[in-house]
Amino acid sequence: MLKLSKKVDYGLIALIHLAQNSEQPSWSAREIAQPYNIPAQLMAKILQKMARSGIVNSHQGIHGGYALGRQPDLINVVEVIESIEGPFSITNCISETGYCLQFDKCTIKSPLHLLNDAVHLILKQLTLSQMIGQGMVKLQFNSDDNPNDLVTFSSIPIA
Amino acid sequence: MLKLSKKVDYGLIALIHLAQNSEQPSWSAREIAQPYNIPAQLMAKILQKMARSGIVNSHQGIHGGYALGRQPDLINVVEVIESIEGPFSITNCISETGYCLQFDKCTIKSPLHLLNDAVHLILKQLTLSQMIGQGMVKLQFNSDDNPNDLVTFSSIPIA
DNA sequence: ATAAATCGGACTCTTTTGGTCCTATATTTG
DNA sequence: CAAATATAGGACCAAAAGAGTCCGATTTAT
Repeated sequence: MLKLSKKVDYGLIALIHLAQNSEQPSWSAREIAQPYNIPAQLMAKILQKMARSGIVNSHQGIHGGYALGRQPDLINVVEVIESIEGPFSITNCISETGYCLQFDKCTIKSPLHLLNDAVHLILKQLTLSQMIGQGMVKLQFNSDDNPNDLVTFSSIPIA
Repeated sequence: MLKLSKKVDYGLIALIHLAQNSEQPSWSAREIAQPYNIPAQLMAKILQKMARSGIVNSHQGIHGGYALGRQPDLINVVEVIESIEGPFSITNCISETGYCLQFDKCTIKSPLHLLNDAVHLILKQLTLSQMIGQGMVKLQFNSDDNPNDLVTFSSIPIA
């Protein structure tokens, strides 16, 4: 139910690890996985997928490994999700062409489309540099409670 | 991967149906399910769950059925999700007490917490009355592309 | 050559989801 | 009262998705 998969969690952890430990220019899948108790082979597969989409660079051979493919402010969460799990969509009933596959009479397509775009935008705004605390997260909404105020989320850890 | 379940889709369709057909004061699960080709028994289960949380009213007996339990502007998507699927959380690794169940060293808890709250707020803002087009959806964000503009989503159907 | 790494497909196990079945209970109507 | 038709809800099953493993191939530094 509307959950990020463990694979995406692992991918984000790997990216944060690479960003925060760039003094070592290359990390093997095993080295990244170990401190977090993530299965090394699974981590390898995830890194391979992120390598295919350029989020990380890989090199093979005995001293091979992975490094960030771009600067942290140019890597966002949508890309990470899509590189690991394929196209982003929050709903079952919206195909890539926007057509509803399931229902003849689909009453929810339009509102769910809206929802989809909103979540997509949030995830696109959240970058790796924000996740490592080197940028403010700027997400502003109207809230129900105070419709005239904008609610601002910050990247400061929440208690 | 970050998808709404079919059950929630079905629940939303049912609620929209009830909201848009209130001239008939009570609809059976079967009557609601049929025009959308949704299994009637499954629809019944979903309506029962929404009844337990007061989103719909139910009454038994030969002319029993369901009706909205509140006005459409007082029913939001978070409630619907939680009544059908339990507590809302976008991540695996955040327990209800905020403690990370999975990792000793969890580097993603704080940013994911943020993400969770942002998605939660969007879903809480989206009400049934907005989904049936009787209210404007007011969701405003900073976009990456135009950081100084607010992006506003509307409930007008998207092509 | 060997060791250690990525690459990537195939496969398995587990969990979740979607859906069915069946029994009990409530309520209207004849 | 009895029959018909609804909700209530637990148990159960099948299919799909998710998590993780295995293995053979290739690359590259020593």
